[in-house]
Amino acid sequence: MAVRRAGRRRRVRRSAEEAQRLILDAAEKRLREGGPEAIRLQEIARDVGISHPAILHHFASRDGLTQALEHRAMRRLEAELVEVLSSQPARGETAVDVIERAFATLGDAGHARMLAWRVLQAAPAEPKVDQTLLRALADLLHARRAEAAQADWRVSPSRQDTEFIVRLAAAAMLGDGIFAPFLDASLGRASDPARQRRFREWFARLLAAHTGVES
Amino acid sequence: MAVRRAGRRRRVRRSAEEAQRLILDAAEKRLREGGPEAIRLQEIARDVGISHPAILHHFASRDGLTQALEHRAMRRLEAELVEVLSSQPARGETAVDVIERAFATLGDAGHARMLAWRVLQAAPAEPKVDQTLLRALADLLHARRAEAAQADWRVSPSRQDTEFIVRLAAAAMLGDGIFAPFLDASLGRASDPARQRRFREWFARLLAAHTGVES
DNA sequence: ATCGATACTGACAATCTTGTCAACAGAGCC
DNA sequence: GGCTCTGTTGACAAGATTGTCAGTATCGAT
Repeated sequence: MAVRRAGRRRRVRRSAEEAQRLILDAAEKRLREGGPEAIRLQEIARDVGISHPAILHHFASRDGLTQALEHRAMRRLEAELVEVLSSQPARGETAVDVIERAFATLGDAGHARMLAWRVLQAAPAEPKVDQTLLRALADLLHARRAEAAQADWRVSPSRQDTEFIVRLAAAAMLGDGIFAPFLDASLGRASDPARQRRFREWFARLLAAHTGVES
Repeated sequence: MAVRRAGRRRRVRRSAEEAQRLILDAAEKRLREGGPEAIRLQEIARDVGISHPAILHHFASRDGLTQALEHRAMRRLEAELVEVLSSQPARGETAVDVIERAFATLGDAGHARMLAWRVLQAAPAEPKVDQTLLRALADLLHARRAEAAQADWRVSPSRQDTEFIVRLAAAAMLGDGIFAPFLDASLGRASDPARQRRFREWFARLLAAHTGVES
């Protein structure tokens, strides 16, 4: 055993990947809880147990860190949503189940909060988002609605109607993900998970009923 | 005309009320555009055309300023919503119109953004909001639904159903107020006001249909 | 074992932020 | 005109935050 001075710990040296993951995790926690300005290098460094220049070593600047963070968050969200929404036909799930799972994905785990920080920080007029996730989703849903309508000898719904359904679902899920505790409080209700689940079920049924794609 | 040195303007002295209003207006603009951390005394002072200690004179501290700001914003929002929602029976408006106006109130003018900043900054578990605005609204709606159901010999809807309608409306309106540009972009659509209006109409009709209070 | 690459650190610098304070000045009042 | 009240200011203090830099320590390769 080498001679070691009293208060001095052995320096740990992680792989670059591992270190970056730890830093991003800590930064993400702070971002969720306090917003972009709560991302302070010294505090994150303390959370991880390193010195703050180590963060700058891995991400070049504070801005580099926030960009990496945003990037990772968006990729994760998209991956989770795609996984949830594309796994439907395989199993014997109802459309209601799928809607509920999408709701849970957006509301839980702070995805809605992360997205809100991102959108709120940009000026109101510049979305600068190049994703077409909802468009793909609308295409899928529209095709299925047309099918279902034909099978039942009903008139095929308009494309606008389908897009508005998707938009409503997204707005409601994101809005609920952010404001759920606030809304429950304003309704004079405790914000327990059971109530949250009932609301999601109710909304999923409402949406499914209007959509006309029942099972 | 008194002797005046070159670059030195005559010092303006406003009433305390007026000065505070100007300061709050400037702070609110910054809050909308960049979030709570964009409220920087020196910049706000520059916007108004005063020195930053003047702000501290009126609001004691930065925190005092943000509290005053929050207070004013919440009072304004509540006043506007109450006005919009309570003026309905007088004129010959349909429920759809009322829903649309509520939608516009929450979505436009940055109310949704302001509320989001407020809610996002608090930790997820502590709403600490004592308002019961939505509860009052739910009471009103529930009574009207019961009436309408009785008139048509239908079963009276459950209280939970009414509360969920209110909650959905609020979540969707707030979510849309924040994410509208993002959602439109993700759907591959330009975010023009006409489309926004069509979406609101569509949602208002959907809600009215489910609610069962038609005109 | 030793050697190179690089993750990491401590100390320091530069900048920005809120907040304090003494003094200044405009408005109403006598 | 003079007086008081208070809105307002410039200078300064204290602290926090990002970023730089030279040097150290650890791991993998040979």
